[in-house]
Amino acid sequence: MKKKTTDHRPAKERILDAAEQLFARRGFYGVSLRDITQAAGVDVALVSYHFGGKRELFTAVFERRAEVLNRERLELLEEVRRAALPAAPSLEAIANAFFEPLLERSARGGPGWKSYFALVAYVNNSPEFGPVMMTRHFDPLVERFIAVLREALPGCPAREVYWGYQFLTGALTLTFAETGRLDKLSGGLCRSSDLDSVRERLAPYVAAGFRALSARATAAASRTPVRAARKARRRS
Amino acid sequence: MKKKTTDHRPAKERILDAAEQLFARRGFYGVSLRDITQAAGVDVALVSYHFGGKRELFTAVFERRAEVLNRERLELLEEVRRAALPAAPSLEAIANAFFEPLLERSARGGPGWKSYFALVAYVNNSPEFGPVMMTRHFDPLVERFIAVLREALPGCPAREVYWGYQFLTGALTLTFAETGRLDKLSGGLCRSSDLDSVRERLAPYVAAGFRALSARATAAASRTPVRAARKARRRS
DNA sequence: GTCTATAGCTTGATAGAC
DNA sequence: GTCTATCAAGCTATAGAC
Repeated sequence: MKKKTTDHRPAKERILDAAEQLFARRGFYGVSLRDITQAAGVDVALVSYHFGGKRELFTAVFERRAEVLNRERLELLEEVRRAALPAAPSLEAIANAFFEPLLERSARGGPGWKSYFALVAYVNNSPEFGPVMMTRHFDPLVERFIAVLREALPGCPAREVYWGYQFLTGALTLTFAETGRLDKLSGGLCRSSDLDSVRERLAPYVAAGFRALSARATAAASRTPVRAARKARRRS
Repeated sequence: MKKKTTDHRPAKERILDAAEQLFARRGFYGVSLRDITQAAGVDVALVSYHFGGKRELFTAVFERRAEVLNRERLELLEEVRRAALPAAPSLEAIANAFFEPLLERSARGGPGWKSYFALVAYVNNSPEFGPVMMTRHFDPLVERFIAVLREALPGCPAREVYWGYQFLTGALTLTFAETGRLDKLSGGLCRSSDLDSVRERLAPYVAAGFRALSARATAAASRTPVRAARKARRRS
């Protein structure tokens, strides 16, 4: 059954859009190809024709927006870096470059982008898909951000920066999932969908977190003689 | 087909254990009742008999450990509160009470607990299950923690505390999901499963984040005349 | 490129013997 | 409480007409 409003965009894109929305809501296994093609108003067989199979469709959805997003984030990061020269940029500015493009797309990019971010939250938290797909599509970008974060945190051990990034990405993906739980919890005082609130708060939050990790590591090191510290570092 | 090692625990518990592990790995839809009962070494029909259906089994798995966990966390919170009287406890101590019982169970509670935390990460990030199940089973606890956090952050608007909690729970659930992505990203420098590292770092990180949010709100308020501030608060 | 038709499985659920 | 047997419905994938 076709959709009432005749959509003249190519079937391939209509499938991608419908799949994006449904995968974001119910995960890879919670959606059938029939659900997807029915929502897209196309025939089931077209998935095989255009993508090969369900799995390939899933990765195609994931890849589609990852490229453009990463390019934007990388450009913004380098811009922030250049603007701060010869000093390193502030942690706030770096964090901001990491998620401002996401906020922008989520707020004004249309509903497809909202679904996409919920999908990333799903993938990032999935033991099955997370390590493979996040690594493949986002690690080069993340490595670059971590390198710049380390410039902004002189003397801070790499390990601390990685842990700080882990906490950051958890906060980020849950926030972009916009599950609406915060709305219920706060009795309407906060809204998951209120991205301006996120924009104002996430950078200060994680920047302060990074500073605390850095300070903690420095304090721990000065409390311990050099040789013991090396050993402790290997242990933990 | 039964498991080789004859397990004499009741079938009901064996089903719960197997379901917990599989749901955590692949989500609600990624697992069939046949997968579960085969792993448990029992017959498929026993799921209907003991639980009613797949959905009811899912919520039974989620509920089983939530109760004991929340009791522990609440007791620890009140202990921390009493120890600090007449002052409010530190943000670090409050944050610690929030996740120390989780760390303890994850490290020494056996593999069932590890699966359980991955399952919570899945549910927390799911638009379908998150708002319903997290709200039902964890909100009373979270409300209590937020009340104590507010005592420790005098003058900080409630909204800031809710946002801080949102970032905290995102960082927490991703960390406990132990997807192994951090391991790959850091080239082995950090391990997702290294819970001692989490214990040392998460409290300072989120405590600093809360302080930054509080400071930001105070600064914003002092920059704005009272009437405009009220309006701005309503807007954002 | 798109559609019909269908093959070949797996799914959740249950009726009824023991 | 546990198991066998079975059901109707749903699934992915594909061969072949247009």
